[in-house]
Amino acid sequence: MDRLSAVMNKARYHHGDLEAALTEAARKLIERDGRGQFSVAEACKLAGVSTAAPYRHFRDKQAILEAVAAHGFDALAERTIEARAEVQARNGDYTEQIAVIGKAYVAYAKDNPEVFRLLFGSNPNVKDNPEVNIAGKRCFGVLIETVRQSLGGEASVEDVHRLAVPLWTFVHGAASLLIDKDYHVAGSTIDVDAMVEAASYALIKGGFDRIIASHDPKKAGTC
Amino acid sequence: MDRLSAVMNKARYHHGDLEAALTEAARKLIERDGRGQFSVAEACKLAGVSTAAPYRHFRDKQAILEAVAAHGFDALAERTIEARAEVQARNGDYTEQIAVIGKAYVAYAKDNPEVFRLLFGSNPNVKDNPEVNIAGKRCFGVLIETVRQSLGGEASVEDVHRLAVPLWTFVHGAASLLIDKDYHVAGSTIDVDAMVEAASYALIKGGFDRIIASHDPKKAGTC
DNA sequence: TACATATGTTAATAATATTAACATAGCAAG
DNA sequence: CTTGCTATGTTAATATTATTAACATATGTA
Repeated sequence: MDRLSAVMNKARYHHGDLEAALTEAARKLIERDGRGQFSVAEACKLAGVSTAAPYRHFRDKQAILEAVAAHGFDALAERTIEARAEVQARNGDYTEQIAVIGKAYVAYAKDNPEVFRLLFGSNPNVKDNPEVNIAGKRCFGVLIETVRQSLGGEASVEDVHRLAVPLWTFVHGAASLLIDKDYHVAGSTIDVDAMVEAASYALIKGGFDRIIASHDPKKAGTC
Repeated sequence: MDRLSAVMNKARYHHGDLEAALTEAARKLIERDGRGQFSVAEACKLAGVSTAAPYRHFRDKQAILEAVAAHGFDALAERTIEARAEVQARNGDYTEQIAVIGKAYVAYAKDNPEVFRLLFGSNPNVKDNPEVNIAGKRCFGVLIETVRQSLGGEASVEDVHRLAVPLWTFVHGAASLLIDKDYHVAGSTIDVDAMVEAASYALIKGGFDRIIASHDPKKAGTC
């Protein structure tokens, strides 16, 4: 019996690829019930194995969460890369690319709110795992790289960050609040995409970093 | 024996104010270990009572988290109100008030990262509790009110939100990323306070809402 | 003073994470 | 092929935990 049929046939003693199956089961359960409700036992039920089986593949429960997180960061990065590629394909400029990266980031959070929360969640932090940490940085790197290109070859690391960090900050705030209960404040519905796009353009169009440099709060007059 | 000595004397059968003691114990433990590690049993140990005692005051574990969250939202609101009041006391203008609200929000997150995460965390969401939800809205309300005043009496709800929501978005993003592991990207350290201040001024100084209205992404040229 | 109520305790139950001891499947070398 | 090594499962045992039930004791009020 070959590997494929081994994977397909649940009745077999060996699962085939339990590590992947458990990671996917965990992802589904976390997305359904939240990280706080996730139990190894339930993931085992979904994968059709005993509750001891996971420990052949994962150190402990936290390690399963880390696997889901690594997967999540990869998916998030992929979405931003794809979105950017589409804009590039139709010769969109860097500004447009940056805006679409932000919108893809927000879209990922909307589609996977609980995994998104896992990525930026509380102790024990999944980013304590070096692999997850690197995947997370790769995520931000997509934006960094695009900003670097938009500023031309001579831009310093500091200049790149001076623009990229506020962009990321805004987009991350939008994603976080969008999946929260209270973003739709009384009386008006918010078009998050439009807001992210507008913010991207506003930050890029130069107001922002110049303002940081030139603004002196001590000189502010009355309103 | 009066109530005060009853509260002080741990040996007494009745605790005095177990509800408050458990809420505070839970807050401490959550801040130390994160929401995911929090156990009712440990909070009981801290408060010096049996593991069944909490159920005289709280429906279940989730209800304890909700109490901590309500307390957290109150504390967050208080900090922004106090910060604003200080600026008002020295006749600071609305712009300055808005900036300082943002900085207080970020400072709260920095000082209480795990409680902050609890406030905006995953399912089961503490905001499913109406009381917590209201406390959360009151929090955002401080900013709303200040923005409303800054725009003068004739501003519509939509106008107020058009400015307040992006402000909140940026500040919330800054707070969230500040307590994450990766905000300090390689090579440069970020002055979050300066960034929040600059963003507040930039958004207020009018660029923002006008840009939302006038920007047409389809007309964007090459960079 | 005596009860009604609020608030604690101890003991039991069910779920869970994790480990130890045991079982089997797949594969590599003779 | 078959022998046995290693990887991967299973079952059974343990400790922790959330939660409830049954019981105990304060506390305030008629």
